[in-house]
Amino acid sequence: MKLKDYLLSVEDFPEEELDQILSSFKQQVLKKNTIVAKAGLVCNTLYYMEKGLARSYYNNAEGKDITAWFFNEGNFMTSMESFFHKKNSAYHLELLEDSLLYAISKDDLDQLFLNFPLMERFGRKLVIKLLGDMMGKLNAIQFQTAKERYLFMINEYPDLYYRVPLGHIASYLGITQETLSRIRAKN
Amino acid sequence: MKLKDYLLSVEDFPEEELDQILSSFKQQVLKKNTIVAKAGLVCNTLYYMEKGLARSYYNNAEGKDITAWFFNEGNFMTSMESFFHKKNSAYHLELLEDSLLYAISKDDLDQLFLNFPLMERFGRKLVIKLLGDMMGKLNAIQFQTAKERYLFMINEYPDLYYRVPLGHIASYLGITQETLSRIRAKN
DNA sequence: TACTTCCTTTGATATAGGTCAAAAAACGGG
DNA sequence: CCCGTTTTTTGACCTATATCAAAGGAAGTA
Repeated sequence: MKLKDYLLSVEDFPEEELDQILSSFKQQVLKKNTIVAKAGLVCNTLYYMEKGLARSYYNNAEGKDITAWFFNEGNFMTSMESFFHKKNSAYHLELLEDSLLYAISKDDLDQLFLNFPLMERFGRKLVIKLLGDMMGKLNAIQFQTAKERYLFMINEYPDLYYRVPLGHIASYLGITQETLSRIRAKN
Repeated sequence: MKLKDYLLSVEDFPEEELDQILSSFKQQVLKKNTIVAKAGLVCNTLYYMEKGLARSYYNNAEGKDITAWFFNEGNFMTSMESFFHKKNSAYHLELLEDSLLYAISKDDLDQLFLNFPLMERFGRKLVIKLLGDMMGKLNAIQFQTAKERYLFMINEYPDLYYRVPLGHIASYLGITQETLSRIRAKN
């Protein structure tokens, strides 16, 4: 979904306002494997992913690569804690496919919030959506078995399953790659 | 913290606006064990907890009582998914102590959002805070051992530990009461 | 103070999922 | 199309935590 359509699907922005908002975003065409945000630095950019796929990940105490979240077409992407609170990011953001992104800086976004009450409302609704996604995952992780989580995952992101390495999905689900492989073998 | 002070700590509301906002909240003095929202119904109320303690919980497939979240002094409480999306609540909200609450209906809150841009901003920031809390817990649950989660918990909510039954804390942490008891015994 | 109910601890045993290791399969650049 | 690299599968074994059961403590009420 195009950014313009996404915005309009949430709030009924007047034409002129919409144009101003859209012009604050900068188009970026980037290759697979590009790191668009680095752990340890403040992530000052919010991305809309029009096409492509990405993940946030970090290396845990034992040095293992842990995928925290996936971002696919039609979603906003950033390192949330870092972006919202100007803290150093705990995560890297890495493109898993060639992607088409629209980027806006935090300063420009705040400017939009100041100028357009509808944008402020859009922002609130967007965060509520993120909160819902987060709660869904929290629930899945906390109270379901590895197999149930796997089923939850392929239900939520059916295509994603074929687009990313198994290991990323496993760590996202909080299980090992071996366990995920075995679960899959039994279906 | 009083509701008024909380509001002012986030946004610099003008006096008159603040009064109008505050008058949309209704004070409620309620006893321990009161259920302020029932699973299966839409939760149309947002509560500010000035004093007291509560939890959200549900009964899982095996009929076990699972605590999903705690709400203590100086926090907003509701069944989020239900409140934001008018869906039936998956959770009960139960007071764990005699409490002093300030309640506002979703309709009244939406009215405040329409009337006061600063309130809209407050709403966005509040949701961002909730999102941060949620991510902290998700992280703890997903990648830490039972013991680490326990330590995370007593760090985040030191007093709470002495105010609620062990079983509630255990299910909140995604472990059994017995395991939590054993962890505690070894410290 | 005793009775009832609720809460916490302790013990014995079972199991889901982790770890380590190596083979097999799939992928990608030249 | 081939070779090195990455990804996935399979096997053997281990550990953290669950489950089941029962005893001990604490707390509220009459």
